[in-house]
Amino acid sequence: MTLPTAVAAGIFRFGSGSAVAAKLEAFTKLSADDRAALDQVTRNTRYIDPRRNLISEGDRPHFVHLVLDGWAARYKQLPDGKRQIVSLFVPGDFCDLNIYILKAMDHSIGAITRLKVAMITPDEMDALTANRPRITQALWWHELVTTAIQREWTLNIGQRTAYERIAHLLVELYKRLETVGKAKDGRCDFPLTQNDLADATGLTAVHVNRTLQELRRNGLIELDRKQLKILDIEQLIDVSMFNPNYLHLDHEGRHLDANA
Amino acid sequence: MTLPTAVAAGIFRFGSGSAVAAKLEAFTKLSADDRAALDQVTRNTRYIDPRRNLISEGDRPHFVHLVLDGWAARYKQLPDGKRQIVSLFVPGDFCDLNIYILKAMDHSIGAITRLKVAMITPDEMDALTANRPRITQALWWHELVTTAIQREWTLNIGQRTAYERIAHLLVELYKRLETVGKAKDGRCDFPLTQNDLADATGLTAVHVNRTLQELRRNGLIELDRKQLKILDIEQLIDVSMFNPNYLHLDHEGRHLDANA
DNA sequence: CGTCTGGTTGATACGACTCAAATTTGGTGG
DNA sequence: CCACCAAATTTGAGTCGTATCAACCAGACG
Repeated sequence: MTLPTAVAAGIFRFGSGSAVAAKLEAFTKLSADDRAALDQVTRNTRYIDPRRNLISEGDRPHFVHLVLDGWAARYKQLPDGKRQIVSLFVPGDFCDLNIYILKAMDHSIGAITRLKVAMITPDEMDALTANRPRITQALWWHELVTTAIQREWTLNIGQRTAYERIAHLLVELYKRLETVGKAKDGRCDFPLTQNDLADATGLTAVHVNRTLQELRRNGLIELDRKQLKILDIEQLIDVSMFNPNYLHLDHEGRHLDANA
Repeated sequence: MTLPTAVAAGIFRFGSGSAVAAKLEAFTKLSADDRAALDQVTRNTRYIDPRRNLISEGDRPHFVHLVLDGWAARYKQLPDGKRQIVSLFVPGDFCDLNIYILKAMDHSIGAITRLKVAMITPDEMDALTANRPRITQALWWHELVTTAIQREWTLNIGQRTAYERIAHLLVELYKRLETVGKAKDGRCDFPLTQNDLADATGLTAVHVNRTLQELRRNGLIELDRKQLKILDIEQLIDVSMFNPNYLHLDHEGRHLDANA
């Protein structure tokens, strides 16, 4: 069994299922009924071992996947062997709403840690959204945020230096984990290897290593045994030119209060 | 008047409005009624001069925009002045379906050429999709393809060399223009400056210049006066490791033939 | 205890950047 | 139609950030 102990015994243990609701509630309040419908849809679950694919390039997608626990990476590979992680999934993230419209996956999704995902059929998605405008809107918001993150990654890799780039990624992940209750007081599980980090930032593992050392030396972070501690978030935000606007956590739509 | 003559008098002149239908029909057949509904929605148009913003970061989005004619760029800017073009829009492209869900734009959209866009209100979008499952699906497909392109750009900038990167962009744009009838026989309008190209690929203008020269020297392209001619598409695809799968032009969904 | 994966270090190479200036192109106005 | 100007392209020389290659080390697992 190759389950990474550090993460399995990580400092954050929450009930699964709550992450999705927490994430969507960053956009809009949900009613008890909405939450029940969400729970309903996370019945059919599956576990994936670390470093195994949840779905592979070329596969025909049949389900929408929802990450209930663990981390996953969306990646693309080039014929010459180069690999780019184009997005990361943490608990509460859907992997491509409506993906089943497409004939074949243009990328793969692999597990970073041991992964618990819900498999949702198109029919279930329909049932989830039918007559639930709040959920529908929240899922749209989720989709828009996901692509906004993708754009920010393009900017990150295209324009920032290695140091800024890694700093930016750390801040983003910390913020995202925070909104689903998986990070607090500057600390979170951080299961990515330096190799993963390299593939996600378009750098080499060697350079990631040196850059992390620089971040440590400058007193910005501690990172050891898959545990990240952010020591100076202000400065990390500053040097990485992190602008949270693309996460759209401004709680717009909260006027749609379910209990009003 | 700063309208670039080369492009205004470009070799491709088609009726506007047809580009959208052409694009969506890459996914599914549309009925006469579907087309009429699309036309209906492109009534409210606006022209934007080159180098002016259609919408700016921080603005609250009120409309979905649809490019009827000309090219536009979605870009993000860093406090230190660096700029990244994160996507390009050509005729037939929607700029963010459902964007009005969000409170503020996290990026800007600027005109490359003189631009003709349709401004579509949320109500009109609803009217367009209500009881039109084919259109609804086609719009979803459009959205999925747009984010697939965004992922490919992340890969492009993260893993490919300058030479491969520019080659890849040229092929992508050529293919996209081709599906909306704006490119043929290896030729198309190509209004991007080397500076734009630099901002889109994460390179400097000087290096783009030298790389373009290399592509010309190797007999792959001609590029002059905003006119691109691809001399050897095979080799261009090969060196850039271009895999068309992410454009999802495999015509899946054509079984939903409107005239069946 | 040996193996393996992930992390660390050092030396060297190169792709892309920077800065600066020249040249060409397209548009403007006399 | 020509002179002028700004924008875009091109060229050259020198530098730097990141890659490459090759060991070596540490902790976790079996």
